[in-house]
Amino acid sequence: MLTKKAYYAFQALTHLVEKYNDGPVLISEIAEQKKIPLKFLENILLQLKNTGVLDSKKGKGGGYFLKNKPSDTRIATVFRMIDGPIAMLPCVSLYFYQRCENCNEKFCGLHDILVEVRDATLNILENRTLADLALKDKNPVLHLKPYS
Amino acid sequence: MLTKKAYYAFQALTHLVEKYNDGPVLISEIAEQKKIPLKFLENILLQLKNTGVLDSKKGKGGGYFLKNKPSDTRIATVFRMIDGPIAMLPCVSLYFYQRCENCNEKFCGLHDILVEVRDATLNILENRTLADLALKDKNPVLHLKPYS
DNA sequence: AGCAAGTCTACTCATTTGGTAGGCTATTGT
DNA sequence: ACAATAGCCTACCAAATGAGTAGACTTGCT
Repeated sequence: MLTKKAYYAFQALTHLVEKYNDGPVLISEIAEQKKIPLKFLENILLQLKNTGVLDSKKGKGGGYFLKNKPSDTRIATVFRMIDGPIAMLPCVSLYFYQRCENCNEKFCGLHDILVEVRDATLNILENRTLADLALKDKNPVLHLKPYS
Repeated sequence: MLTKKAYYAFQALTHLVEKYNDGPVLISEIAEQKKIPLKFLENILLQLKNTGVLDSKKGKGGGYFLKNKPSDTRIATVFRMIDGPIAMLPCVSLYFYQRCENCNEKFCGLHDILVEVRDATLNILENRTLADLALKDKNPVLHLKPYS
């Protein structure tokens, strides 16, 4: 499960993608729009800045904005920054690998299964970007008369 | 990430798969073999019994054993029993669904992405069973002479 | 100068995780 | 019958994590 922090991060990023090219956006605006506790959001945005996803401007007219084009930041990257490993066990993680103490990977059926899960997951998360978060009409309204 | 509880559960199940047909296995044997704290393992096995994966026998000659054939219990099932939802957000969970409060699924890019992840993950976890946990030689030794 | 932003440090509180302790109950061998 | 065996059950506990909050500080703009 995603933490709330990561969930908020993605919501905030969604907002920033939608406002991309509109200049810096206030923390307070995002907090209000997305109903995220302001001070908590501060932490999150700061963390996203420190890891290179966002940039900010202080003073009047300041705020947060995406450092790069939306399509240049992978979902997987944000994920790892906020929640850490994507894999289900350290012994199958690419970025946070740690050897199992009690089991030999060579003979561990669970390891195999979780590697498959990891690869399937990464195949998605590494190939989607912030651009994919933005609002899009998935159910185009078909301007039909209601029956009867 | 899996909890330790789930990890222990899978280790214990692996042992029980390997001893399938050998009759009941003592908790203490599993605990020792897999280096799992005994009392913690008790809880775990009991939970697996109460949810229908394992069965047990008391008294001398007793112990735990698989209730069904290894190939009849899906990995996904065990997963859900111990750690709960497999999906990354409640709003994309099949078994633990809960609506998002702040976002409209119809217009949420994140939702789409996480549905994909869920499907890819389940495709694996629902199609692997306890039988896949068991020890198998993945790197067959090629009886070659060491060079020189 | 003075205001408007973000930045930083440090707390707090609730929940979950990862256990432990100890007695109770059912089964079985003698 | 009864002791030994082995799982069952209730309760507790400590550390870590998650989810925030408070408040002072810095920087940039006008």
